[in-house]
Amino acid sequence: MAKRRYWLMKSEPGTYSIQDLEREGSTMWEGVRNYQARNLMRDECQVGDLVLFYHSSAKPSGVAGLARVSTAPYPDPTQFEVKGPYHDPTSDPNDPRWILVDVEHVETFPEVVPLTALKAEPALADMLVVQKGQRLSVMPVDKDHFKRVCRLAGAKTKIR
DNA sequence: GCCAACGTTGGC
DNA sequence: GCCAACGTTGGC
Repeated sequence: MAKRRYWLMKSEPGTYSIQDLEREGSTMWEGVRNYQARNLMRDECQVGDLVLFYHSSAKPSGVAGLARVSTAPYPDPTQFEVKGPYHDPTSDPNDPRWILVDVEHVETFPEVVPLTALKAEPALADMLVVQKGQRLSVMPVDKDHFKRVCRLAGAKTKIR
């Protein structure tokens, strides 16, 4: 089986937006508290993998730009920040439960590609993010779907 | 704000 | 192991 190379990661722009990532250059993808999403970051993400940066609960919700996985997986430090929003008192420091990767900014799209546009595209009918009830905050994306979204966005980045 | 979908928890 | 209750996500 070929390694996965393409991802979609969701963030509420009020919490962390593509503009925040552009300003900072890179960030820890912190606060993921879902086992399936964690397993993908822990077991599947590789340095260099490309990421669709998705704005959720936004106006409009949609793909706002591109990022790239920039580190190997490591424990999410926010799980041990007692006063932080992502504290997990049941996580053992000697065997941390929550794992993350860093992502770096690649490109901010001129305009968000709204979810409605993804749903309107027949070639994207099988894409996970357009499926009903799909709540994973980190999800794999087929290369063909990734390229299609980049084309819809008028992306500068070329996908080989 | 509503609510459908889905994950987690905990009683049994 | 079942499943009801509850919490969260996220589109609308």
